[in-house]
Amino acid sequence: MDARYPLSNTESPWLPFESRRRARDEKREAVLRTAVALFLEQGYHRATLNDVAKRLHITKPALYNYFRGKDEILFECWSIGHELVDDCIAETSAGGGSGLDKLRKLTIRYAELMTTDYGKSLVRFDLRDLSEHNRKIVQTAKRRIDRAFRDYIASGIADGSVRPCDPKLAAFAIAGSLNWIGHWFQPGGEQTGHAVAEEFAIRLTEGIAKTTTQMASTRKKADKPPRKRNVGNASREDGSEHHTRAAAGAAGQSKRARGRLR
Amino acid sequence: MDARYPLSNTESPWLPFESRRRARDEKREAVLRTAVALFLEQGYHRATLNDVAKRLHITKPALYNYFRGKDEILFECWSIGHELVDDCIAETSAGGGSGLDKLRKLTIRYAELMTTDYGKSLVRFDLRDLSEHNRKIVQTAKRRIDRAFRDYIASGIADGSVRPCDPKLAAFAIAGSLNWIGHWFQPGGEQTGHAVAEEFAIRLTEGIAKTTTQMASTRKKADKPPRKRNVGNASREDGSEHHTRAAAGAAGQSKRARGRLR
DNA sequence: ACTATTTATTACCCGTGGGTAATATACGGG
DNA sequence: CCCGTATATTACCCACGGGTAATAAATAGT
Repeated sequence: MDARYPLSNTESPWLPFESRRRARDEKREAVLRTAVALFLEQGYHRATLNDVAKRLHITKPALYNYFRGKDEILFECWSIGHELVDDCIAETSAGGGSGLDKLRKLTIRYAELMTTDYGKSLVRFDLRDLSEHNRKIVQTAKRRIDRAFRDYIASGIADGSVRPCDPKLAAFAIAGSLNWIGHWFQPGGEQTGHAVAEEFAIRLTEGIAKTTTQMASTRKKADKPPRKRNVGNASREDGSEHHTRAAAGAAGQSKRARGRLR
Repeated sequence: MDARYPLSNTESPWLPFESRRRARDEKREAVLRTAVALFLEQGYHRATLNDVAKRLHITKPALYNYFRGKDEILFECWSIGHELVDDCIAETSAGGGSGLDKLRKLTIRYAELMTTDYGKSLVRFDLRDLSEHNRKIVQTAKRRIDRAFRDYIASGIADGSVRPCDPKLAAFAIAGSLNWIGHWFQPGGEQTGHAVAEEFAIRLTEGIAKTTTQMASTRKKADKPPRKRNVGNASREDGSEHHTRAAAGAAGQSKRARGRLR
Protein backbone atom coordinates (compact mmCIF):
# COMPACT_ATOMS: atom_id res chain seq x y z
CA MET A 1 0.00 0.00 0.00
CA ASP A 2 2.24 2.80 1.23
CA ALA A 3 5.59 1.57 -0.15
CA ARG A 4 6.86 4.94 -1.27
CA TYR A 5 10.27 5.89 0.08
CA PRO A 6 11.48 9.42 0.41
CA LEU A 7 8.43 11.29 -0.72
CA SER A 8 6.86 10.21 2.52
CA ASN A 9 7.90 13.49 4.07
CA THR A 10 5.99 15.44 1.44
CA GLU A 11 2.99 13.16 1.27
CA SER A 12 2.90 11.28 4.50
CA PRO A 13 1.71 14.21 6.54
CA TRP A 14 -1.06 14.62 3.97
CA LEU A 15 -2.28 11.20 3.14
CA PRO A 16 -2.78 10.08 6.74
CA PHE A 17 -4.34 13.39 7.51
CA GLU A 18 -6.69 13.12 4.57
CA SER A 19 -7.62 9.56 5.28
CA ARG A 20 -8.28 10.43 8.85
CA ARG A 21 -10.44 13.32 7.86
CA ARG A 22 -12.28 11.06 5.43
CA ALA A 23 -12.91 8.53 8.11
CA ARG A 24 -14.23 11.27 10.31
CA ASP A 25 -16.55 12.59 7.63
CA GLU A 26 -17.86 9.14 6.94
CA LYS A 27 -18.74 8.71 10.57
CA ARG A 28 -20.35 12.12 10.57
CA GLU A 29 -22.50 11.20 7.64
CA ALA A 30 -23.36 7.89 9.22
CA VAL A 31 -24.67 9.80 12.20
CA LEU A 32 -26.79 11.94 9.94
CA ARG A 33 -28.18 9.00 8.02
CA THR A 34 -29.16 7.32 11.24
CA ALA A 35 -30.52 10.50 12.73
CA VAL A 36 -32.66 11.46 9.78
CA ALA A 37 -34.14 7.98 9.63
CA LEU A 38 -34.88 8.02 13.32
CA PHE A 39 -36.27 11.53 13.33
CA LEU A 40 -38.61 10.56 10.54
CA GLU A 41 -39.84 7.33 12.00
CA GLN A 42 -40.18 8.49 15.59
CA GLY A 43 -40.48 12.22 15.29
CA TYR A 44 -37.79 14.66 16.37
CA HIS A 45 -38.94 14.99 19.96
CA ARG A 46 -39.52 11.34 20.62
CA ALA A 47 -36.22 10.29 19.11
CA THR A 48 -33.51 10.73 21.71
CA LEU A 49 -29.82 11.11 21.19
CA ASN A 50 -29.42 7.90 23.10
CA ASP A 51 -31.54 6.20 20.45
CA VAL A 52 -29.39 7.59 17.69
CA ALA A 53 -26.21 6.57 19.45
CA LYS A 54 -27.50 3.11 20.27
CA ARG A 55 -28.34 2.44 16.66
CA LEU A 56 -24.76 3.33 15.76
CA HIS A 57 -23.36 1.12 18.54
CA ILE A 58 -21.88 4.06 20.37
CA THR A 59 -22.96 6.20 23.32
CA LYS A 60 -24.53 9.61 23.41
CA PRO A 61 -21.52 11.75 24.34
CA ALA A 62 -19.63 10.37 21.35
CA LEU A 63 -22.04 12.26 19.13
CA TYR A 64 -20.78 15.49 20.58
CA ASN A 65 -17.48 14.89 18.83
CA TYR A 66 -19.26 15.62 15.59
CA PHE A 67 -22.10 17.95 16.46
CA ARG A 68 -22.73 20.65 19.00
CA GLY A 69 -26.18 19.43 19.90
CA LYS A 70 -29.37 17.81 18.82
CA ASP A 71 -30.70 20.80 16.92
CA GLU A 72 -27.50 21.01 14.91
CA ILE A 73 -27.94 17.41 13.83
CA LEU A 74 -31.43 18.28 12.73
CA PHE A 75 -30.15 21.24 10.80
CA GLU A 76 -27.46 19.23 9.07
CA CYS A 77 -30.00 16.63 8.00
CA TRP A 78 -32.14 19.37 6.59
CA SER A 79 -29.09 20.90 4.99
CA ILE A 80 -28.25 17.79 3.01
CA GLY A 81 -31.79 17.71 1.72
CA HIS A 82 -31.50 21.31 0.78
CA GLU A 83 -28.36 20.75 -1.24
CA LEU A 84 -30.08 17.95 -3.08
CA VAL A 85 -33.05 20.11 -3.98
CA ASP A 86 -30.70 22.90 -4.94
CA ASP A 87 -29.01 20.54 -7.33
CA CYS A 88 -32.39 19.75 -8.84
CA ILE A 89 -33.07 23.40 -9.43
CA ALA A 90 -29.61 24.07 -10.81
CA GLU A 91 -29.85 21.13 -13.19
CA THR A 92 -33.26 22.16 -14.35
CA SER A 93 -32.35 25.77 -14.84
CA ALA A 94 -29.22 24.79 -16.74
CA GLY A 95 -31.15 22.62 -19.21
CA GLY A 96 -33.13 24.38 -21.88
CA GLY A 97 -36.78 24.16 -22.78
CA SER A 98 -39.89 26.18 -22.27
CA GLY A 99 -41.13 27.27 -18.89
CA LEU A 100 -43.46 24.31 -18.87
CA ASP A 101 -40.63 21.94 -19.71
CA LYS A 102 -38.60 23.22 -16.82
CA LEU A 103 -41.55 23.05 -14.50
CA ARG A 104 -42.06 19.44 -15.44
CA LYS A 105 -38.44 18.53 -15.01
CA LEU A 106 -38.28 20.14 -11.62
CA THR A 107 -41.53 18.50 -10.62
CA ILE A 108 -40.22 15.05 -11.45
CA ARG A 109 -36.93 15.53 -9.68
CA TYR A 110 -38.54 17.16 -6.69
CA ALA A 111 -41.18 14.47 -6.40
CA GLU A 112 -38.57 11.77 -6.45
CA LEU A 113 -36.56 13.58 -3.85
CA MET A 114 -39.62 13.62 -1.62
CA THR A 115 -39.58 9.85 -1.53
CA THR A 116 -36.18 9.81 0.15
CA ASP A 117 -35.26 10.44 3.75
CA TYR A 118 -33.32 13.61 3.17
CA GLY A 119 -36.07 14.91 0.93
CA LYS A 120 -38.66 14.23 3.56
CA SER A 121 -36.61 16.08 6.10
CA LEU A 122 -37.26 19.23 4.09
CA VAL A 123 -40.96 19.10 4.72
CA ARG A 124 -41.45 17.08 7.87
CA PHE A 125 -39.06 18.74 10.24
CA ASP A 126 -40.27 21.65 12.27
CA LEU A 127 -38.39 24.89 11.75
CA ARG A 128 -39.05 25.88 15.32
CA ASP A 129 -36.75 23.15 16.57
CA LEU A 130 -33.78 24.98 15.07
CA SER A 131 -31.72 27.76 16.54
CA GLU A 132 -32.77 31.19 15.44
CA HIS A 133 -29.72 31.47 13.21
CA ASN A 134 -30.33 28.22 11.40
CA ARG A 135 -34.02 28.87 11.19
CA LYS A 136 -33.37 31.99 9.18
CA ILE A 137 -31.15 30.08 6.82
CA VAL A 138 -33.84 27.50 6.25
CA GLN A 139 -36.54 30.08 5.72
CA THR A 140 -34.48 31.88 3.15
CA ALA A 141 -33.73 28.65 1.36
CA LYS A 142 -37.39 27.71 1.34
CA ARG A 143 -38.28 30.97 -0.25
CA ARG A 144 -35.70 30.29 -2.93
CA ILE A 145 -37.24 26.93 -3.72
CA ASP A 146 -40.66 28.50 -3.93
CA ARG A 147 -39.22 31.13 -6.20
CA ALA A 148 -37.95 28.51 -8.61
CA PHE A 149 -41.42 27.08 -9.07
CA ARG A 150 -42.94 30.51 -9.50
CA ASP A 151 -40.30 31.63 -11.93
CA TYR A 152 -40.78 28.60 -14.13
CA ILE A 153 -44.50 29.15 -14.16
CA ALA A 154 -44.13 32.85 -14.88
CA SER A 155 -41.68 32.24 -17.68
CA GLY A 156 -44.03 29.58 -18.98
CA ILE A 157 -46.81 32.10 -19.14
CA ALA A 158 -44.47 34.52 -20.86
CA ASP A 159 -43.34 32.03 -23.52
CA GLY A 160 -46.85 30.73 -24.02
CA SER A 161 -46.35 27.21 -22.79
CA VAL A 162 -48.41 27.80 -19.65
CA ARG A 163 -51.91 29.15 -19.44
CA PRO A 164 -52.34 32.46 -17.65
CA CYS A 165 -52.74 31.99 -13.91
CA ASP A 166 -51.51 33.32 -10.63
CA PRO A 167 -47.97 31.95 -10.39
CA LYS A 168 -47.97 32.25 -6.64
CA LEU A 169 -51.03 30.12 -6.04
CA ALA A 170 -50.18 27.71 -8.82
CA ALA A 171 -46.76 27.18 -7.27
CA PHE A 172 -48.33 26.60 -3.90
CA ALA A 173 -50.69 24.06 -5.38
CA ILE A 174 -47.98 22.12 -7.15
CA ALA A 175 -45.34 22.33 -4.46
CA GLY A 176 -47.89 21.49 -1.81
CA SER A 177 -48.90 18.35 -3.58
CA LEU A 178 -45.27 17.38 -3.97
CA ASN A 179 -44.40 18.17 -0.40
CA TRP A 180 -47.21 16.01 0.78
CA ILE A 181 -45.53 13.06 -0.86
CA GLY A 182 -42.98 13.31 1.91
CA HIS A 183 -45.75 12.62 4.37
CA TRP A 184 -47.35 9.54 2.90
CA PHE A 185 -44.77 7.83 0.73
CA GLN A 186 -43.21 4.74 2.19
CA PRO A 187 -40.44 2.91 0.33
CA GLY A 188 -42.07 -0.45 0.90
CA GLY A 189 -45.41 0.48 -0.68
CA GLU A 190 -46.95 -0.50 -3.96
CA GLN A 191 -45.58 2.48 -5.87
CA THR A 192 -41.96 3.17 -6.60
CA GLY A 193 -40.77 6.69 -6.06
CA HIS A 194 -40.06 6.93 -9.74
CA ALA A 195 -43.55 6.00 -10.83
CA VAL A 196 -45.12 8.43 -8.40
CA ALA A 197 -42.86 11.19 -9.60
CA GLU A 198 -43.79 10.78 -13.25
CA GLU A 199 -47.46 10.41 -12.54
CA PHE A 200 -47.48 13.54 -10.41
CA ALA A 201 -45.51 15.52 -12.94
CA ILE A 202 -48.14 14.87 -15.55
CA ARG A 203 -51.12 15.29 -13.28
CA LEU A 204 -49.92 18.50 -11.72
CA THR A 205 -48.76 20.29 -14.82
CA GLU A 206 -51.46 19.35 -17.26
CA GLY A 207 -53.83 21.52 -15.29
CA ILE A 208 -52.00 24.63 -16.32
CA ALA A 209 -50.41 23.51 -19.58
CA LYS A 210 -51.64 25.24 -22.68
CA THR A 211 -51.21 22.22 -24.92
CA THR A 212 -52.68 19.27 -23.12
CA THR A 213 -50.61 16.10 -22.98
CA GLN A 214 -53.59 13.80 -23.11
CA MET A 215 -52.55 10.49 -24.53
CA ALA A 216 -54.43 7.21 -24.19
CA SER A 217 -54.98 6.68 -20.48
CA THR A 218 -52.48 8.05 -18.04
CA ARG A 219 -48.76 8.09 -18.64
CA LYS A 220 -46.59 6.47 -21.23
CA LYS A 221 -43.42 8.41 -21.40
CA ALA A 222 -42.58 11.76 -19.93
CA ASP A 223 -39.91 13.86 -21.58
CA LYS A 224 -36.57 12.20 -21.16
CA PRO A 225 -37.08 9.63 -18.42
CA PRO A 226 -34.35 10.45 -15.87
CA ARG A 227 -32.96 6.98 -15.41
CA LYS A 228 -32.64 5.74 -11.87
CA ARG A 229 -31.29 8.71 -10.01
CA ASN A 230 -31.64 6.97 -6.67
CA VAL A 231 -31.06 10.17 -4.83
CA GLY A 232 -30.55 10.43 -1.11
CA ASN A 233 -29.81 6.80 -0.21
CA ALA A 234 -32.76 6.38 2.10
CA SER A 235 -31.38 3.68 4.33
CA ARG A 236 -31.78 1.15 1.61
CA GLU A 237 -28.48 -0.68 1.69
CA ASP A 238 -29.04 -1.97 -1.81
CA GLY A 239 -25.44 -1.64 -2.83
CA SER A 240 -25.75 1.22 -5.30
CA GLU A 241 -25.44 4.05 -2.88
CA HIS A 242 -23.24 7.01 -2.37
CA HIS A 243 -22.28 8.25 -5.81
CA THR A 244 -25.38 10.32 -5.87
CA ARG A 245 -23.92 13.13 -3.86
CA ALA A 246 -20.52 12.68 -5.46
CA ALA A 247 -22.05 12.93 -8.92
CA ALA A 248 -24.05 15.94 -7.89
CA GLY A 249 -20.95 17.77 -8.94
CA ALA A 250 -19.14 20.76 -7.54
CA ALA A 251 -22.09 22.21 -5.70
CA GLY A 252 -22.23 19.40 -3.17
CA GLN A 253 -20.04 19.28 -0.07
CA SER A 254 -19.66 23.02 -0.24
CA LYS A 255 -20.25 24.34 3.23
CA ARG A 256 -20.94 21.06 4.93
CA ALA A 257 -17.96 18.92 5.87
CA ARG A 258 -17.03 21.50 8.37
CA GLY A 259 -17.67 20.25 11.88
CA ARG A 260 -14.77 19.85 14.26
CA LEU A 261 -14.75 23.03 16.23
CA ARG A 262 -15.02 22.03 19.83
CA MET B 1 -85.64 38.18 33.20
CA ASP B 2 -86.74 35.13 35.16
CA ALA B 3 -90.09 36.39 36.45
CA ARG B 4 -91.99 33.15 36.15
CA TYR B 5 -93.78 32.06 39.29
CA PRO B 6 -94.80 28.50 40.03
CA LEU B 7 -93.36 26.67 37.08
CA SER B 8 -90.00 27.19 38.65
CA ASN B 9 -90.29 23.81 40.34
CA THR B 10 -90.71 22.05 37.02
CA GLU B 11 -88.10 24.05 35.24
CA SER B 12 -85.76 25.10 37.95
CA PRO B 13 -84.15 21.73 38.50
CA TRP B 14 -83.62 21.50 34.76
CA LEU B 15 -82.57 24.88 33.65
CA PRO B 16 -79.88 25.28 36.27
CA PHE B 17 -78.62 21.84 35.53
CA GLU B 18 -78.54 22.52 31.83
CA SER B 19 -77.00 25.91 32.29
CA ARG B 20 -74.36 24.40 34.48
CA ARG B 21 -73.55 21.77 31.94
CA ARG B 22 -73.50 24.42 29.26
CA ALA B 23 -71.11 26.51 31.27
CA ARG B 24 -68.89 23.50 31.67
CA ASP B 25 -68.96 22.68 27.99
CA GLU B 26 -68.21 26.25 27.09
CA LYS B 27 -65.17 26.20 29.31
CA ARG B 28 -64.15 22.91 27.80
CA GLU B 29 -64.38 24.32 24.33
CA ALA B 30 -62.53 27.42 25.41
CA VAL B 31 -59.69 25.17 26.52
CA LEU B 32 -59.70 23.47 23.16
CA ARG B 33 -59.73 26.72 21.24
CA THR B 34 -56.79 27.97 23.22
CA ALA B 35 -54.98 24.67 23.00
CA VAL B 36 -55.33 24.25 19.28
CA ALA B 37 -54.13 27.78 18.68
CA LEU B 38 -51.15 27.26 20.94
CA PHE B 39 -50.30 23.86 19.56
CA LEU B 40 -50.31 25.31 16.09
CA GLU B 41 -48.24 28.35 16.81
CA GLN B 42 -45.71 26.72 19.11
CA GLY B 43 -45.91 23.08 18.18
CA TYR B 44 -47.34 20.41 20.41
CA HIS B 45 -44.16 19.62 22.29
CA ARG B 46 -43.08 23.16 22.91
CA ALA B 47 -46.50 24.26 24.08
CA THR B 48 -46.88 23.32 27.72
CA LEU B 49 -50.07 22.85 29.68
CA ASN B 50 -48.91 25.75 31.80
CA ASP B 51 -48.94 27.90 28.69
CA VAL B 52 -52.46 26.80 27.84
CA ALA B 53 -53.65 27.43 31.35
CA LYS B 54 -51.94 30.80 31.61
CA ARG B 55 -53.62 32.00 28.45
CA LEU B 56 -56.97 31.08 30.01
CA HIS B 57 -56.07 32.82 33.27
CA ILE B 58 -56.19 29.58 35.21
CA THR B 59 -53.59 27.10 36.40
CA LYS B 60 -52.51 23.80 35.00
CA PRO B 61 -54.31 21.40 37.34
CA ALA B 62 -57.61 23.09 36.54
CA LEU B 63 -57.32 21.64 33.06
CA TYR B 64 -57.51 18.18 34.53
CA ASN B 65 -61.11 18.86 35.45
CA TYR B 66 -61.93 18.68 31.77
CA PHE B 67 -59.33 16.39 30.25
CA ARG B 68 -57.36 13.39 31.36
CA GLY B 69 -54.10 14.62 29.96
CA LYS B 70 -52.30 16.53 27.28
CA ASP B 71 -52.68 13.93 24.61
CA GLU B 72 -56.42 13.82 25.14
CA ILE B 73 -56.60 17.56 24.56
CA LEU B 74 -54.72 17.02 21.34
CA PHE B 75 -57.11 14.30 20.33
CA GLU B 76 -60.17 16.40 21.08
CA CYS B 77 -58.79 19.24 18.97
CA TRP B 78 -58.24 16.83 16.16
CA SER B 79 -61.68 15.39 16.75
CA ILE B 80 -63.43 18.69 16.25
CA GLY B 81 -61.59 19.14 13.00
CA HIS B 82 -62.63 15.69 11.98
CA GLU B 83 -66.30 16.37 12.61
CA LEU B 84 -66.05 19.48 10.51
CA VAL B 85 -64.53 17.62 7.60
CA ASP B 86 -67.07 14.89 8.02
CA ASP B 87 -69.79 17.48 7.69
CA CYS B 88 -68.18 18.65 4.46
CA ILE B 89 -68.25 15.16 3.07
CA ALA B 90 -71.80 14.51 4.22
CA GLU B 91 -73.01 17.77 2.69
CA THR B 92 -71.24 17.09 -0.54
CA SER B 93 -72.46 13.54 -0.82
CA ALA B 94 -76.01 14.63 -0.04
CA GLY B 95 -76.05 17.19 -2.83
CA GLY B 96 -76.40 15.92 -6.37
CA GLY B 97 -74.23 16.46 -9.38
CA SER B 98 -71.64 14.57 -11.34
CA GLY B 99 -68.55 13.07 -9.79
CA LEU B 100 -66.62 16.12 -10.88
CA ASP B 101 -69.18 18.43 -9.32
CA LYS B 102 -68.89 16.64 -6.03
CA LEU B 103 -65.14 16.63 -6.21
CA ARG B 104 -65.18 20.37 -6.72
CA LYS B 105 -67.58 21.01 -3.90
CA LEU B 106 -65.56 18.94 -1.51
CA THR B 107 -62.37 20.60 -2.66
CA ILE B 108 -63.71 24.04 -1.93
CA ARG B 109 -65.07 23.14 1.48
CA TYR B 110 -61.98 21.19 2.41
CA ALA B 111 -59.66 23.95 1.28
CA GLU B 112 -61.52 26.50 3.33
CA LEU B 113 -61.42 24.23 6.32
CA MET B 114 -57.66 24.04 5.96
CA THR B 115 -57.43 27.77 6.58
CA THR B 116 -58.90 27.38 10.06
CA ASP B 117 -57.26 26.21 13.25
CA TYR B 118 -59.28 23.06 13.64
CA GLY B 119 -58.74 22.24 10.01
CA LYS B 120 -55.02 22.67 10.36
CA SER B 121 -55.02 20.38 13.33
CA LEU B 122 -56.01 17.57 10.98
CA VAL B 123 -52.80 17.79 9.05
CA ARG B 124 -50.25 19.38 11.35
CA PHE B 125 -50.60 17.27 14.44
CA ASP B 126 -48.52 14.18 14.77
CA LEU B 127 -50.46 10.96 15.16
CA ARG B 128 -47.69 9.51 17.25
CA ASP B 129 -48.47 11.92 20.06
CA LEU B 130 -51.78 10.17 20.63
CA SER B 131 -52.53 7.13 22.69
CA GLU B 132 -52.65 3.95 20.71
CA HIS B 133 -56.42 3.82 20.99
CA ASN B 134 -56.98 7.32 19.70
CA ARG B 135 -54.35 6.88 17.05
CA LYS B 136 -56.32 4.06 15.53
CA ILE B 137 -59.45 6.17 15.48
CA VAL B 138 -57.64 8.92 13.66
CA GLN B 139 -56.09 6.58 11.17
CA THR B 140 -59.42 5.06 10.34
CA ALA B 141 -60.98 8.47 9.94
CA LYS B 142 -58.18 9.59 7.66
CA ARG B 143 -58.72 6.64 5.44
CA ARG B 144 -62.38 7.54 5.21
CA ILE B 145 -61.54 11.05 4.09
CA ASP B 146 -59.20 9.72 1.48
CA ARG B 147 -61.90 7.35 0.37
CA ALA B 148 -64.30 10.24 -0.23
CA PHE B 149 -61.89 11.87 -2.64
CA ARG B 150 -61.22 8.63 -4.44
CA ASP B 151 -64.87 7.73 -4.68
CA TYR B 152 -65.79 11.06 -6.20
CA ILE B 153 -63.01 10.72 -8.73
CA ALA B 154 -63.96 7.15 -9.53
CA SER B 155 -67.62 8.01 -9.93
CA GLY B 156 -66.57 10.97 -12.06
CA ILE B 157 -64.70 8.64 -14.36
CA ALA B 158 -67.73 6.37 -14.46
CA ASP B 159 -70.17 9.14 -15.35
CA GLY B 160 -67.77 10.68 -17.84
CA SER B 161 -67.15 13.97 -16.06
CA VAL B 162 -63.58 13.05 -15.16
CA ARG B 163 -60.87 11.86 -17.49
CA PRO B 164 -59.57 8.34 -16.91
CA CYS B 165 -56.79 8.32 -14.33
CA ASP B 166 -55.64 6.45 -11.29
CA PRO B 167 -58.07 7.59 -8.57
CA LYS B 168 -55.65 6.77 -5.84
CA LEU B 169 -52.82 8.94 -7.09
CA ALA B 170 -55.15 11.68 -8.26
CA ALA B 171 -56.70 11.79 -4.80
CA PHE B 172 -53.27 11.96 -3.24
CA ALA B 173 -52.31 14.81 -5.53
CA ILE B 174 -55.42 16.84 -4.80
CA ALA B 175 -55.66 16.12 -1.10
CA GLY B 176 -51.95 16.71 -0.69
CA SER B 177 -52.19 20.11 -2.23
CA LEU B 178 -55.12 20.94 0.00
CA ASN B 179 -53.50 19.60 3.11
CA TRP B 180 -50.50 21.72 2.46
CA ILE B 181 -52.67 24.79 2.76
CA GLY B 182 -52.79 24.02 6.45
CA HIS B 183 -49.05 24.51 6.56
CA TRP B 184 -48.66 27.84 4.85
CA PHE B 185 -51.92 29.69 5.16
CA GLN B 186 -52.00 32.46 7.71
CA PRO B 187 -55.20 34.39 8.37
CA GLY B 188 -53.42 37.71 8.21
CA GLY B 189 -51.99 37.18 4.73
CA GLU B 190 -52.93 38.70 1.43
CA GLN B 191 -55.37 35.97 0.50
CA THR B 192 -58.61 35.20 2.23
CA GLY B 193 -59.34 31.58 2.90
CA HIS B 194 -62.26 31.81 0.59
CA ALA B 195 -60.29 33.08 -2.36
CA VAL B 196 -57.65 30.42 -1.92
CA ALA B 197 -60.29 27.73 -1.74
CA GLU B 198 -61.96 28.71 -4.98
CA GLU B 199 -58.71 29.16 -6.83
CA PHE B 200 -57.48 25.78 -5.68
CA ALA B 201 -60.71 24.08 -6.56
CA ILE B 202 -60.41 25.23 -10.13
CA ARG B 203 -56.70 24.64 -10.46
CA LEU B 204 -56.76 21.19 -8.96
CA THR B 205 -59.76 19.81 -10.76
CA GLU B 206 -59.25 21.21 -14.20
CA GLY B 207 -56.29 18.92 -14.60
CA ILE B 208 -58.54 15.90 -14.59
CA ALA B 209 -61.80 17.41 -15.82
CA LYS B 210 -63.00 16.23 -19.17
CA THR B 211 -64.63 19.52 -20.09
CA THR B 212 -62.18 22.27 -19.29
CA THR B 213 -63.49 25.21 -17.33
CA GLN B 214 -61.26 27.76 -18.98
CA MET B 215 -62.80 31.18 -18.68
CA ALA B 216 -61.01 34.48 -19.17
CA SER B 217 -58.14 34.51 -16.69
CA THR B 218 -58.53 32.71 -13.41
CA ARG B 219 -61.76 32.55 -11.43
CA LYS B 220 -64.96 34.48 -11.68
CA LYS B 221 -67.59 32.50 -9.98
CA ALA B 222 -67.58 28.92 -8.87
CA ASP B 223 -70.78 26.98 -8.57
CA LYS B 224 -72.93 28.38 -5.80
CA PRO B 225 -70.54 30.55 -3.78
CA PRO B 226 -70.88 29.15 -0.23
CA ARG B 227 -71.39 32.46 1.54
CA LYS B 228 -69.21 33.11 4.53
CA ARG B 229 -69.17 29.78 6.28
CA ASN B 230 -66.60 30.99 8.77
CA VAL B 231 -66.01 27.52 9.99
CA GLY B 232 -63.98 26.68 13.02
CA ASN B 233 -63.76 30.14 14.63
CA ALA B 234 -59.99 30.41 14.51
CA SER B 235 -59.44 32.68 17.45
CA ARG B 236 -60.89 35.58 15.61
CA GLU B 237 -63.30 37.08 18.10
CA ASP B 238 -65.15 38.96 15.39
CA GLY B 239 -68.56 38.53 16.91
CA SER B 240 -70.08 36.15 14.44
CA GLU B 241 -68.88 32.96 15.98
CA HIS B 242 -70.35 29.78 17.28
CA HIS B 243 -73.38 29.03 15.16
CA THR B 244 -71.14 27.25 12.76
CA ARG B 245 -71.06 24.07 14.76
CA ALA B 246 -74.64 24.51 15.83
CA ALA B 247 -75.76 24.89 12.23
CA ALA B 248 -73.74 21.87 11.21
CA GLY B 249 -76.87 20.01 12.12
CA ALA B 250 -77.46 16.84 14.02
CA ALA B 251 -74.11 15.28 13.26
CA GLY B 252 -72.21 17.74 15.43
CA GLN B 253 -71.77 17.27 19.18
CA SER B 254 -72.40 13.59 18.80
CA LYS B 255 -69.70 11.84 20.77
CA ARG B 256 -67.88 14.89 22.00
CA ALA B 257 -69.43 16.74 24.94
CA ARG B 258 -68.66 13.80 27.10
CA GLY B 259 -65.82 14.60 29.50
CA ARG B 260 -66.43 14.52 33.23
CA LEU B 261 -65.37 11.10 34.32
CA ARG B 262 -62.92 11.58 37.10
C1' DA C 1 -77.36 29.27 57.28
C1' DC C 2 -75.54 24.49 56.44
C1' DT C 3 -73.89 20.85 53.64
C1' DA C 4 -72.38 18.54 49.44
C1' DT C 5 -70.39 18.95 45.11
C1' DT C 6 -67.83 21.10 41.75
C1' DT C 7 -64.02 23.77 40.49
C1' DA C 8 -59.85 25.85 41.26
C1' DT C 9 -55.17 26.64 43.73
C1' DT C 10 -50.63 25.70 45.94
C1' DA C 11 -47.04 22.71 46.50
C1' DC C 12 -44.97 18.84 45.24
C1' DC C 13 -43.16 14.43 42.77
C1' DC C 14 -40.38 12.32 39.35
C1' DG C 15 -39.25 10.48 34.78
C1' DT C 16 -37.00 12.04 30.91
C1' DG C 17 -33.50 13.59 28.07
C1' DG C 18 -30.08 17.14 26.56
C1' DG C 19 -25.72 18.38 27.86
C1' DT C 20 -21.03 18.12 30.47
C1' DA C 21 -16.83 16.76 33.29
C1' DA C 22 -13.60 13.41 34.21
C1' DT C 23 -11.40 9.71 32.35
C1' DA C 24 -9.93 5.69 29.60
C1' DT C 25 -8.39 3.87 25.06
C1' DA C 26 -6.65 3.88 20.32
C1' DC C 27 -3.28 5.79 17.22
C1' DG C 28 0.02 8.39 14.49
C1' DG C 29 4.56 10.77 14.69
C1' DG C 30 9.23 11.55 16.14
C1' DC D 1 9.09 3.84 23.45
C1' DC D 2 6.85 7.89 24.75
C1' DC D 3 3.87 11.79 23.87
C1' DG D 4 0.03 14.42 22.01
C1' DT D 5 -4.27 14.21 19.84
C1' DA D 6 -8.62 12.36 18.61
C1' DT D 7 -12.22 9.56 20.03
C1' DA D 8 -14.96 7.10 23.03
C1' DT D 9 -16.94 5.77 27.79
C1' DT D 10 -18.89 6.17 32.51
C1' DA D 11 -21.08 8.84 35.67
C1' DC D 12 -23.27 12.72 36.61
C1' DC D 13 -26.05 17.32 36.56
C1' DC D 14 -30.32 19.68 36.18
C1' DA D 15 -34.05 22.08 33.81
C1' DC D 16 -38.30 21.12 32.17
C1' DG D 17 -42.86 19.62 32.07
C1' DG D 18 -46.64 16.19 32.74
C1' DG D 19 -49.18 14.58 36.33
C1' DT D 20 -50.98 14.23 41.38
C1' DA D 21 -52.26 15.01 46.37
C1' DA D 22 -53.99 18.08 49.68
C1' DT D 23 -56.70 21.84 50.19
C1' DA D 24 -59.24 26.10 49.59
C1' DA D 25 -63.00 28.79 47.34
C1' DA D 26 -67.25 29.06 44.91
C1' DT D 27 -72.05 27.36 43.99
C1' DA D 28 -76.42 24.73 44.24
C1' DG D 29 -79.90 22.58 46.81
C1' DT D 30 -82.48 22.09 51.08
